[in-house]
Amino acid sequence: MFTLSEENYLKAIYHLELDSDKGISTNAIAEQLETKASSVSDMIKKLSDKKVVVYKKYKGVKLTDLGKKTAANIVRKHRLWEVFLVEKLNFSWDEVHDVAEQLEHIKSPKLINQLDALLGFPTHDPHGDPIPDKNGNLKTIDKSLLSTLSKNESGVCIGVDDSSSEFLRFLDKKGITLGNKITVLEKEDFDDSLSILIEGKQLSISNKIANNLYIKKI
Amino acid sequence: MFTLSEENYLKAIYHLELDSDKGISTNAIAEQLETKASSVSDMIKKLSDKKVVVYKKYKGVKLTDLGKKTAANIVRKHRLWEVFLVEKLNFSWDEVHDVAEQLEHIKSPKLINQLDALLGFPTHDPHGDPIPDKNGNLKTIDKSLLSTLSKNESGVCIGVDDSSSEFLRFLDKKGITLGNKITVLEKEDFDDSLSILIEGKQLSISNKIANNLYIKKI
DNA sequence: TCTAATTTTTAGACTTGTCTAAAAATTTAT
DNA sequence: ATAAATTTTTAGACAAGTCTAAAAATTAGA
Ligand SMILES: [Mn+2]
Ligand SMILES: [Mn+2]
Ligand SMILES: [Mn+2]
Ligand SMILES: [Mn+2]
Repeated sequence: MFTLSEENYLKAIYHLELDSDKGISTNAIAEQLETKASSVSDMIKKLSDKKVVVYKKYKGVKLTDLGKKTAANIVRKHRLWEVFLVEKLNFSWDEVHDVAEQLEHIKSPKLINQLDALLGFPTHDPHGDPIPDKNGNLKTIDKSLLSTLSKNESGVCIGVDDSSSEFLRFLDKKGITLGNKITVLEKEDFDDSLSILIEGKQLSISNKIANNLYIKKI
Repeated sequence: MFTLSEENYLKAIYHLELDSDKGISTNAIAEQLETKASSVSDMIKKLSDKKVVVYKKYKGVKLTDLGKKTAANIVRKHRLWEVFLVEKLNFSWDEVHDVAEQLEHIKSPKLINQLDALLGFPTHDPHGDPIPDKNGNLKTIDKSLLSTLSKNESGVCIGVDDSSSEFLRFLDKKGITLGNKITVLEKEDFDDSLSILIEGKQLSISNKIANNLYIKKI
């Protein structure tokens, strides 16, 4: 149905659309995929021919319903495989992404349904990102950045914005794990750094970290 | 390291070498991969450049040690994934091959080592074929075709020669499963058909079937 | 509005992998 | 040994995907 390359473009557009309701520009896609605008321009024609995007010239592309469903299914596979790697194969959360980038392109509906069942129908991947359902529906969860919490407010750590290996390993080193309860003890006006209470311990957190950690306010 | 296409050629040559100690001909490879001799000729140059085959002109190719190890690792991955699909995802043995053809190309040593462990370090795939170890060593097992058994001889069913979906489903329908003990009750000279005793039941088996079932004599 | 900066597309080239058709080399048969 | 049949290689073309460089369209600025 779709080539590996087409799937990667669809996924990129899908992710970009989550942050924008306007058409996705050629340049934005090129940046996301670390490729050139001319290559994107070529691919847009192919995707348009295949009815997965609509293109209004110089206004960017938008996914059609078919495009959205196709892209969501790739994201679904990516995240289910990440759960599998962590839960069944003892990968840590900073090791799974590159392997999932490969596994997401395996074509077998039965495989992914059975994997879903084996994993107990998980709703989120190891980084706290929601797993689209079979129909491509994504439930958006009510999340805030840790940096938006005020003094004495609390939340449960539910996800990361930056899911680079570097950031994830940094969180590991600090002992910050999804599910942990965090309370803001102090907020420095000077550099927006935080003093937080997490799992009974006190920690100092820079603004950069607080801007990349999602919490659910409680 | 190797492209998907290069990996498929290596695997094809590896399988062909198991049945022949001579160089593998261009035509034999073309037939195995359902492609054209000219394409094979092109690819042999690439593989030769990459030091995974040696080519003596008009004498066919042979895998180098590096080539053998690389090919065996692909076969190892293919067979481990087949075990996974059957043991963990409830696939039947006739459904696994095509998915394994895709999964065998996933690149992650950790993935395959952990999968091996999850599966309990299996030695054979669902069709009775041996799984190469981490160093690419394949233990050849002592197996005979059911058709070579004489009247009143017995064996345990340990593998299939033809592993097409059609044959595997036929075996399912007849109730023949790996591990079953088979005794030859009668052998017809006329058409070489067999009357066998399997799991307490009597069955009539054509020569075609008996020529595609491996047993271990007991 | 008219020019400048930016974005996007096109033109042309290159790589990988494939194919058909034809040429060349080898093997087999007489 | 020579011709015939077979195998293998080469030549040339094509599709997918990418790139650089240049042209065209759009948007922004004065
Ligand atoms: Mn990921
Ligand atoms: Mn991908
Ligand atoms: Mn197989
Ligand atoms: Mn393959």
